[in-house]
Amino acid sequence: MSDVLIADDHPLFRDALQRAVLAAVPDATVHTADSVPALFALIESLPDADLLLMDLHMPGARGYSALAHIRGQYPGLPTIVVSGHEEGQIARRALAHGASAYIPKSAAVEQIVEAVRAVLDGDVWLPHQLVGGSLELKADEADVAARVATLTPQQFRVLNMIAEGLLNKQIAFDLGVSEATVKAHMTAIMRKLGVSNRTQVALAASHLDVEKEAFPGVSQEG
Amino acid sequence: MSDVLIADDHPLFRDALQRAVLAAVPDATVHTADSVPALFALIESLPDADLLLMDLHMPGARGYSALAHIRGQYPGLPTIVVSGHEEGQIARRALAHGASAYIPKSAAVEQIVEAVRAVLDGDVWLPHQLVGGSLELKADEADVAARVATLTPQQFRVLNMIAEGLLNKQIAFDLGVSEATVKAHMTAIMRKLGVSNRTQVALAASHLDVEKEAFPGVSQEG
DNA sequence: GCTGCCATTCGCCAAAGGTCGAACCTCGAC
DNA sequence: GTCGAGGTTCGACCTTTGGCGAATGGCAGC
Repeated sequence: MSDVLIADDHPLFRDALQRAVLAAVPDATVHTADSVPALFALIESLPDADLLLMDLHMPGARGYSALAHIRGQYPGLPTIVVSGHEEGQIARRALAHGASAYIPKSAAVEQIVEAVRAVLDGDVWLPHQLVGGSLELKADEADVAARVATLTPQQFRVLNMIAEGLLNKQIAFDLGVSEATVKAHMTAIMRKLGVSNRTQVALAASHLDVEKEAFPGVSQEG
Repeated sequence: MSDVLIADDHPLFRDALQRAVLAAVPDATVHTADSVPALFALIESLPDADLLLMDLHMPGARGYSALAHIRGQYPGLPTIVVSGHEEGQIARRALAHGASAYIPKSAAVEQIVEAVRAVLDGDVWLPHQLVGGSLELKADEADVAARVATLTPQQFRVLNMIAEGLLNKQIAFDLGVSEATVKAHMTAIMRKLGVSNRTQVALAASHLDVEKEAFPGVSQEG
């Protein structure tokens, strides 16, 4: 029996992925999450899961940071990245960040089945139309990814909230801890990333984004 | 007689561009700058210049922010963007940000001559191999660019230093003003960009980068 | 059980960031 | 010339941030 984790914030697509996984592995047990925090809770409750399919764009983390972190914390968990982007560049970056396969959301069920079986057999899989090209990351990006992988789960949550431009006070409220605690995590994050202030943390995190989002979520009447 | 401005931080390439411009317009007066601050000083001293050729990657501003700002401050100055990138995506983004032409650094002198003459005639020019594709920017990016265009010169300098992760104290020293002044500029920048803290300013600025640089310049021994 | 390690938590204090009000200057409009 | 708008500058004051030391609790190894 196989435990398969699916993380996507789009319910319809989550169901479609689930059906595709069951078509590939009829006796699989599928667990789903709709956000990065939920995904991490899921992984912790099922540390011996056999496969993870995750979207690159979910509440709680944009881009490759969640992937980098998972690869660092759970190197034994094969991961298939699912994304709405068709570009081969993004697919190859996902593989360079440690994913075992990349599936564009336009893929047919047969392709997903093929990918799931390949990864469960220990192979790496790419859709035919995206094969080819270099697998190398810029030294910069690989460096950031390696450092993000060393963050603890709580530090990682804080990192993503910093990357949304939130204040320590807001982060503390969301996490249900005191502001002092968030500051302690900040200090640890800055040490691990090798930078010296919050702005540089945010910039480093932004380098792992797939695409740049214009404005951080600000709920004010400017 | 035509005044032509050339901004590039690579001396050899700056000279090559100068020769190409003179080949295209023999009676042109060429003025050069090797950084964004020098370029702005140049523009201010020659407000009626006829043409600007600028690199996208220079000390003082990475990416499209300098272009966006110049287009906002001096809409009458035709601008040719020069860059080491070959991707059509970057060329089209440059045009979408208001450039009149895009020249990859691999271009032949004849192509540069052709581009310069076309732009001086009021045309838009792209190398043949890059023609085609969409000219639209993501709404996000266009929004940030429009806001950056409203910044005053000094505010723009401060913005770029924030995007490098510098402290107010360091910015104040570099600009030769007091820390209080930098803070006042910060307040104005945040208002114009519609955000509420320094981290969000840095993130907004990073969306105008051509490529993401991993770590801000930190001079510390971690 | 005991020990050491580390993630998480927190209070306190110093440093950096951000707002407000105001002065000075330039430049274009009247 | 006079006026007003806006860019640049600054000091005073409050808020946010970041470092340090320390307590707690889980967990692996002895």
